[in-house]
Amino acid sequence: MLNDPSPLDRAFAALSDPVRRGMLARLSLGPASVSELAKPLPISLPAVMQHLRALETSGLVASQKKGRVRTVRLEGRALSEAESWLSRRRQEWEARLDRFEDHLSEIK
Amino acid sequence: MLNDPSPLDRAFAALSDPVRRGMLARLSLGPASVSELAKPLPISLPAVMQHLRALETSGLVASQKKGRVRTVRLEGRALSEAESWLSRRRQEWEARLDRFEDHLSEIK
DNA sequence: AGTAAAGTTAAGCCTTTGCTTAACTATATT
DNA sequence: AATATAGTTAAGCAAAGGCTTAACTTTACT
Repeated sequence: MLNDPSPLDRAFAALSDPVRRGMLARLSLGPASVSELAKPLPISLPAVMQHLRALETSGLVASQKKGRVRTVRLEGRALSEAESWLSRRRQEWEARLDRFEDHLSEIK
Repeated sequence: MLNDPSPLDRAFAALSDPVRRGMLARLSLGPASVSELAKPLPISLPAVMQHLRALETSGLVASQKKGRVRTVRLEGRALSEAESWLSRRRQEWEARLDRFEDHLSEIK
């Protein structure tokens, strides 16, 4: 990922870490503070911050600070875009399989 | 990713690279040889091999060698599993939004 | 005012990733 | 048999990733 990764690059990279996927799973149930996200994790707070930054620069998550607590929420948009990429590839792949089966039945 | 990444970890990691996503896009249209995959890419063959290995150990792709040409094909299964993970998260997220809107209309 | 709570930043360390070139193996072609 | 084709392995390097501890800032509580 040498030169300026695209949003999709970042989103999939963010998704590749189980800690971050865990955070997303938590956030899919509703917003949470940084410490709420950190609580179940066996890593230091600064490590959590870094994961959070990965999620945020990928667009999968957004946050705002009020007083001393930062509230993080899931961003459905980026999630959908990653999903769509996969969905398109799967659809092309299935379409090709269908054509292949048609071909088989023709020569039968 | 210190300890033995899960298949899902590997799949998303594989998807995070635009070169590999390009290969998958090509393969979604049908199988291809290593050199066919390499042709449009501005990188060396060994580099392509490494990308291929990332795709293969993630389960997104499988290959077999016949004579001197290795034919690579997409594996729909791994693709679907990544897609499903995202889909579940999006569904939970949407369900929560719906409950939230219901709540709003109740107090109105 | 003094202390606790919630984040944040910086520095350093080790591993993993993505790439290269060079050298090599195994099939096809002529 | 000689040469070309298709892929593979190995070594090495620079950058990115994931973690830590230490030090600091900004609110909130007593």
